[in-house]
Amino acid sequence: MSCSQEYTPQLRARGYRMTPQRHAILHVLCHSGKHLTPSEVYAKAQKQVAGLTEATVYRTLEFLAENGLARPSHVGNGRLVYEIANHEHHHIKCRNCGDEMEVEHTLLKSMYQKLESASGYQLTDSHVTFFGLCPDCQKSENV
Amino acid sequence: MSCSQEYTPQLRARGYRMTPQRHAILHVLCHSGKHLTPSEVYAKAQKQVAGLTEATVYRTLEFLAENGLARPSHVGNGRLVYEIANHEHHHIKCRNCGDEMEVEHTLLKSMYQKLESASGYQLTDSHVTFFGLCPDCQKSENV
DNA sequence: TTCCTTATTGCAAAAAGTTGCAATAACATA
DNA sequence: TATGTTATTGCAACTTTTTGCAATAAGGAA
Repeated sequence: MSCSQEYTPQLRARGYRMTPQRHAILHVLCHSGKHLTPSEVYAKAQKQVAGLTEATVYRTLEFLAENGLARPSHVGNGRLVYEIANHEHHHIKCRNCGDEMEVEHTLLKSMYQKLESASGYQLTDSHVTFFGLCPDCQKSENV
Repeated sequence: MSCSQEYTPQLRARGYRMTPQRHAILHVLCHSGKHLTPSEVYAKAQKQVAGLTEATVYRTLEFLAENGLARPSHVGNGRLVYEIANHEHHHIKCRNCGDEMEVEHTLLKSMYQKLESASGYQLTDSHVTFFGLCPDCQKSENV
């Protein structure tokens, strides 16, 4: 039923376990389709799992991120938000109004290659948040 | 004497003030030449300014970042670190061993242009931290 | 189904970061 | 140099995030 079910074998294969808590948290991420803060996740997931604690939410989100099931990204000043990791993309966020849009990975692909060959690093995590001014805010700045 | 002196006119021009606290914090950033956490900055700056509080350090770092004098970047899991903003660059960090290297902005330049024209956004902040595996850790993974 | 190993959780305390507000002190102006 | 405006600070309370540890429960093996 729930989209989170499909993740069970992925976790098991790596020696991890599927728990009601992880289940609920994955479910929340799946069905929101956008960035959520840890406390937003907590608020929603708590309804499904009695006794869920915030500490568990924090640990679970970090755990999911490490295992590639969730994508963390940095919004504003150092606060982490999470979303489900279903397709590869990035974000660009307006410093002024906070508006946010997705950026396709294809736009960054050749830069990634340049970066890898210049640094010798192999890029793993692929989510980046860029900051700038959205078209609307550019207009109002030019007054 | 101190490198932080030169920033005074920049602040004044925008209606801000140079204070002993800002002075000390800029000094610390200038002379460390690397990323520092807020508490590291606090520990060092406190020696120069009696009574400095951590709240002030947090506010000052954010203030300096907003005004382009300091560069915030995200390391590991959502913790913000700061460095002095003297030359435009990015970082690439190893997920495994934590090693970090600078990436020149020229490598990203054409991607930035593509991104701007595709999104309509005007990119302001330019610091990005990429994550990957450093050459050494790649070797040990391939065992 | 039962047992065992150990990954995972909840709890509680600690650490990290934020915020409102009154007091202070930069610094522009006279 | 003295004065007034207001940006900035310190304080203290608060929110957010992390951590150690003992109890719990997932799920492989018997």
